[in-house]
Amino acid sequence: MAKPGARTGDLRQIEAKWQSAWERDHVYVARADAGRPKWYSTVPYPYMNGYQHLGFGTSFLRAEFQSRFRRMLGYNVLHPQAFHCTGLPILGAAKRIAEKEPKQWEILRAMGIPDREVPKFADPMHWIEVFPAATMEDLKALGAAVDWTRSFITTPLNPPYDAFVRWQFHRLKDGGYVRIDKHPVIWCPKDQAPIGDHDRLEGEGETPMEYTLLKFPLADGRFLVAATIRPETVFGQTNLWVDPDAEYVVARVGDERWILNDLASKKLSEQGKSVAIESRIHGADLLGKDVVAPAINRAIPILPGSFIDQGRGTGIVTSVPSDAPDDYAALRDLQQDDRLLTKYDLDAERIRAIRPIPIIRTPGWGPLPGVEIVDRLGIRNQGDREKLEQAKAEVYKTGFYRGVLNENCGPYAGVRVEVAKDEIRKELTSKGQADLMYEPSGVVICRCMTTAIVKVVDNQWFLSYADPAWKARVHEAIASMDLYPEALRKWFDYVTDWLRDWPCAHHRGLGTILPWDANWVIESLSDSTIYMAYYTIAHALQGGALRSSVPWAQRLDDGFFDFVFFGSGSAKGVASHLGLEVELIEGLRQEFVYWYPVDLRNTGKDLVQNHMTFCLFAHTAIFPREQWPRGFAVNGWVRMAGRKMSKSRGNVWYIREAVREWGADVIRLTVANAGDGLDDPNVDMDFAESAKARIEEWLRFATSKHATRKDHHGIDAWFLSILSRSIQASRTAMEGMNYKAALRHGYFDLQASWSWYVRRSEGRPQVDVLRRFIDVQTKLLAPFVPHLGEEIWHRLGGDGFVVNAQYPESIAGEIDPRAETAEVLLQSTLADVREILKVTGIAPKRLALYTVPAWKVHVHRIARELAKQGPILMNVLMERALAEPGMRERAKEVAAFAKKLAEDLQHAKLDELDRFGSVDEFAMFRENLGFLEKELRVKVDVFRADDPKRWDPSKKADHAVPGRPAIYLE
RNA sequence: GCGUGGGUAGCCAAGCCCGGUCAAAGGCGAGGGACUCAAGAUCCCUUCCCGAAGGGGUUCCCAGGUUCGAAUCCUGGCCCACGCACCA
Repeated sequence: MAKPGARTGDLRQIEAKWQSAWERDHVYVARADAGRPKWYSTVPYPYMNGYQHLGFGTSFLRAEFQSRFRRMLGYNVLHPQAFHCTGLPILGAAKRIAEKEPKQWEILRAMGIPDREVPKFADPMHWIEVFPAATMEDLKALGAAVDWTRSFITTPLNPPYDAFVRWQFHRLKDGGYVRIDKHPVIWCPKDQAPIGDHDRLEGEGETPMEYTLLKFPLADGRFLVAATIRPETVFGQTNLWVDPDAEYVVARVGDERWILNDLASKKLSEQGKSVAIESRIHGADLLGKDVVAPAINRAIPILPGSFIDQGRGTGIVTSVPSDAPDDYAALRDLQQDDRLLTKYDLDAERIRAIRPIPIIRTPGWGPLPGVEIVDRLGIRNQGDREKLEQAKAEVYKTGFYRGVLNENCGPYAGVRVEVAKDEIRKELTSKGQADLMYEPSGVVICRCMTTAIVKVVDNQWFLSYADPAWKARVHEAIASMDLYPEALRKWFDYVTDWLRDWPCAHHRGLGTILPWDANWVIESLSDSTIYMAYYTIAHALQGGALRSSVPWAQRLDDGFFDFVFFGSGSAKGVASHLGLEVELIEGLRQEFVYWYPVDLRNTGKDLVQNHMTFCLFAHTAIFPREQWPRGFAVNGWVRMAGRKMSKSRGNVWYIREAVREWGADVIRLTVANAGDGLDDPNVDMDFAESAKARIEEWLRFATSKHATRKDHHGIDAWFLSILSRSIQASRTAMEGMNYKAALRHGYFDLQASWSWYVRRSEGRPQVDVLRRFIDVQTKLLAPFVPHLGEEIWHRLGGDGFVVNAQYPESIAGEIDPRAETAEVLLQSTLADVREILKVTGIAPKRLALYTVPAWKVHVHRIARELAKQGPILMNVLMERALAEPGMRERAKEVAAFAKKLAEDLQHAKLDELDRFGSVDEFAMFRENLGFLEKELRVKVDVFRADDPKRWDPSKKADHAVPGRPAIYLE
């Protein structure tokens, strides 16, 4: 059994060694330097409710690779990293630990927190102490090229950052980007608080949904109120449903008296209505009476329905049996139930006469989908809940997107359901026949076990992302950015249009107090949009600590930030206010001006539609155009061995585990190879295994002695040509953040070419070529495996650090198409011989190659010339070919060959045409006889096909054409 | 449903924008070989089907179309992943 520790042990020591060397020499600490071009990469700070896993690791590394690449291109590179503690999840999780909830306990244990430590996490502060430090450790162990002097945590625990967020919100408010309005939220009536996804026992992702309240006046002027999500079906109403066994209330709502259930009255009172209950009434007492249905303004009867969910809506339901399966089933039940009709003293004849009214045409459905689906699914009665739910979902979905109202829908005839729905609601509301009510889109249960309702809060602060003028500026920003991959552009444009106003403050959670309204805490996606600017000065404000204790930084005000970021106000004023030297303040201003804007911000695709787009909104609101972000990049969700990484699957892999198991360089290489673009990158353990072996082998290879030669062979030119091309391809891929492609060009393919080169050199590479190869390969790999690179670099006596070395450049003069063409010819000939051997199964004694005869070379050359000028005309080609001496004698052969050429070369590209004829095939094969004999283990002869003295027992020589010698095997 | 990205050999994946050099790179896996006392590592060969001469056949989700020529362009369809919000 191989002991993974044994060999990775070496790598681990190497990694630790160089990590401390980099730290000792402050290699990644970046300060403004007006004499050098800058590059500024960032990754959104991760949320500190646990150790970071490889998902964050991947997003981080994809930015870090770029930072390292830019560093090697000569840029002064800033790559900072902070830690996000704002918001609800830490509080929620801490509370759950305090309550000893097993699930939360298990999550911490799964991260490797020992049992005795877990209780400490009942205090939210403990999270904020443990995880930022741990994440920093993890990233350092991963070899992160980060300037840690600029790190910090968010929230008021870090006063200068808190001051920065207040400044940001003042600027947004001054710019008119903040407004206050009503807002429906999912709400726990017991806690008297909104319930975010993280605080729900059930119902993650459910949101407030608008119901239309339809008002049905009784003869006495009171209204029965029914809730529906299908106001467009009012034209098909036949009756009203009330549960005879339920209790309802009569409530004064505004100036009216409404009848609905008690729960609904409570909900409405949370939704901005004044509701006063006056009396109670049994459902049964309402039966048999008539009400006037809204929209159709017709009298319809109140009938008993037992299917009504009293927890949803008002407990009263309007009946549209044509399109609602529930209604049809209930109607059918009633029509067939004499006992019930008698019990409630209902007009049996009238009720039995009720027929569903067709109102919507939906492709694939008959005129009465409600009836149709009840029949199709074999629904027996209104108690058949499971099937009825299925039926509703099916009918509603197709009806909504495809349905069109038909001619008995008055002014809405011919209008699509999707559109009519809103128009009808608006019309009925304006006529006083309808109102609005919110319900959660699905059942939501609070952690306190209470079922949630929707509350309309009436003083919610919003960032007005819906503002068209603001959107337009964001579109401008998007248009001017570099996006990796390019497909992001469409996505960002779409999200920008789709965003509505964003509630930017809430009542709970960690965060900055809204500066003008102390009842609110700024919400965590809203405060984290321009903090990349904070990084540029963070080294001074933080004083090297995540929570600043720099005295003057505790007292920052808007004037300070106005000066540093806008250059407005006076440095002197700001300095004296803070008790500082003017130079310090001016220096900070210079840092900001130098580093901003961000050149690259990379993240997982989950942040596209919030953080990343918010970041653009905030920048366009606060900063001038020159300081808008220059580049965004996005990667997919990390998969482990082809499966999505998730806590429930138990295949979450933390950075610390990964590094412990494989070492940093292997993980880095595996992540780089996991895949580019928006597809989900796949972290492949098999690859990691072979990557480990490969880099160990590379270390060994690069640092050991080799048998070499001093003299130059033809193959040297070939390898140098390939080397230059690899460098070029690798650079291009790096620039486009296509790391998998970069590895392919700059590592795998290059290694394969080296193998071939060594084989062609009889195991003795040319000494300078070898040295060059090791140097280039080490540098091409350095962004991915910097520790290994550093080790090699130093063992070979390199100056400084390889991570600061110049990235290799291709040398145009070394690109040698002729050498490459010759090599292709040799390889393809070898492949041809092998194929013949494979197919025939013969064990050859002797191999003969016949290179193309002179006359074919001539004809080919003429054909190429003609092909460059346009379509090849056979008569012109023949005329010119036969003009050459000695051609007339073989006119027939020439004609056959010429005809074939005319076809073959017709569509060839220019550089392809030029490549032909650049190689003296005979000389090339002669030169490489030894190689061929060794490879094929057979005696090889090379003849010119037109050599009269050739050995050619089966007349193969005629088959030779340019780029393809004839082959004879005996 | 809308939006976005996809569907390529056993698996992962490149190619598609810019049609021909594509039976289609690379990696992994599998098989064979070299080296070795052996294991590992490394290197070489093979890996859609047929073939006793370098060839032929059938392929790039499906069905049509454009073209001398389609994995690539167009039309229609099927399928998959992610997102659809107040929150990280």
